Amino acid sequence: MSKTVSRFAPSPTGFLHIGGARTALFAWLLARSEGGEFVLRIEDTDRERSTKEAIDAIIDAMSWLGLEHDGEIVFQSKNADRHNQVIDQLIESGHAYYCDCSKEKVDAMRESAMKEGRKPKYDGTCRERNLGPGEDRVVRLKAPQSGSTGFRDMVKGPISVENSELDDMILRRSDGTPTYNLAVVVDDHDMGVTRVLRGDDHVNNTPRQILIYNAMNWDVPEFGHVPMILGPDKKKLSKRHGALSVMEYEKMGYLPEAVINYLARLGWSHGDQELFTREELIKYFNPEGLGNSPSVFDLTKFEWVNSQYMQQADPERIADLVMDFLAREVGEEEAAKVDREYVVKVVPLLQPRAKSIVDMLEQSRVFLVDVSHLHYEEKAVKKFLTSEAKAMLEELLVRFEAEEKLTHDSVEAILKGYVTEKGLKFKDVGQPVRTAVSGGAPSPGLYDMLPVLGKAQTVARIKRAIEL
RNA sequence: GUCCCCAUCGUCUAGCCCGGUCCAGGACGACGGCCUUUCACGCCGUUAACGGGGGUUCAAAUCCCCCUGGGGACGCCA
Repeated sequence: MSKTVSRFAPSPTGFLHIGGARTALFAWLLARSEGGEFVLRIEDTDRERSTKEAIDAIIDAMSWLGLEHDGEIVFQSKNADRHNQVIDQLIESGHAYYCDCSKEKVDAMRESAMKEGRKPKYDGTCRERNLGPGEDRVVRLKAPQSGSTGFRDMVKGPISVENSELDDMILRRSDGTPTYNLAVVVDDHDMGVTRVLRGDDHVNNTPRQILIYNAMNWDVPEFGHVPMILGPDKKKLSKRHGALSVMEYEKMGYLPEAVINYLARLGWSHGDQELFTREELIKYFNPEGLGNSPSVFDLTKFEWVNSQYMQQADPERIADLVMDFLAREVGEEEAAKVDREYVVKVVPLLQPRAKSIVDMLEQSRVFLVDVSHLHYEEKAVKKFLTSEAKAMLEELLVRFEAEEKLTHDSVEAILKGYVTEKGLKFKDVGQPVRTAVSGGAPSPGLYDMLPVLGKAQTVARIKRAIEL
């Protein structure tokens, strides 16, 4: 049994969207789970649509997700000579032939076949004409006309197509360039790819490609086709249909491991487990676990997955991300004024409440802002900062000021002590204090929050609240 | 039109290959409750599905056929 080599072969015509990322993830997992290699090939033979930006975007997205590839990136366009060499071999061995039928002629064939209810295909006019090379001539595969071509799909099981359904596909265009199906086969073979895991839309290409493998007498790799991802409306996710670049999720403040986890579970399962570490994914992944029906991308569930990772994450790392996002928003200079160590202390209080980094940055404002800029919500002020409440705050202020340093325990002692002393309910005291220090917005618990804010800021905020 | 693929709660899915243990399990969501100074987190509970019809069988979500519905492909695109 030779070593598993799987590949991801995107065409660089745009960003890497969530569907492509999932295909890449599964191919990567397939290789990693078997200790094999994962190679990346850029299918840039469409000179018109391929761009350098798209190539960079794909590479960036893969690296953000941590889908590292082995070896050098292969650019398909660089293999044109090799492709043509194979085509020549095919002609020599009688598996391919020149054809001078015009595009118009072939289109007409297809159209009339369609009308008659037959499969639209090239009729093989030039199969036996033994034409040589010439202006405007293409090279076609001399495909078998009877029998059938089948394969065992890693995810769908056995699939078979009558050869009469397939036509003599073009291998080399009239401008001398090789076509996709030919190039893919040659590259996969040359790169030693043993298992091809790709999108569902390639199922129909597979038998055609197998025909080329057969004609060259090459070993046919195993194929697997993963179903596509649907939007909330059950329509195929496409760029105009909400298929976002994976980097958009980065911008929205989601964690890469959450994207990986969610994508892995979209169409793949391992019993009832929902959350997987990267190591577990590698350990448990098996194409058998892949589902064979399309799935809907559910943002709500994805957010839940993300929040799980947000909670578990190392505060130091989250703090760095918050700082990054802050810098993106207000600029490096402004962001540099914020004390990172302070943010590190704030983060744990927000981890159970923030759905994303963006969300966390939003929620951390209460902590970052100075008293003078703290916004007090009118409703909360009216409800909780009554004159009696202010009188309580006056008394509590004295106690806080007397404290050398606010800690979880000292805050608790002061608040609880005050409550028992006055025979009040905690709520009667807690809410006014909370409003005083947070302005009324939802916030973490007082015992945690006040120590992080610090004595000076706490005192100042209470003073300001009393003045309102 | 022809060919290929698909079909379990609103969503992601387990179960299907090797029929009984499934009056179908888990997760997200929604709803209710507990915890509680607010908001979350967490915990507990409720809700909700085998697309339809025929078979086969003592027994079918599981096997077979048909229908319906969805998707994909049919390029000198990839």
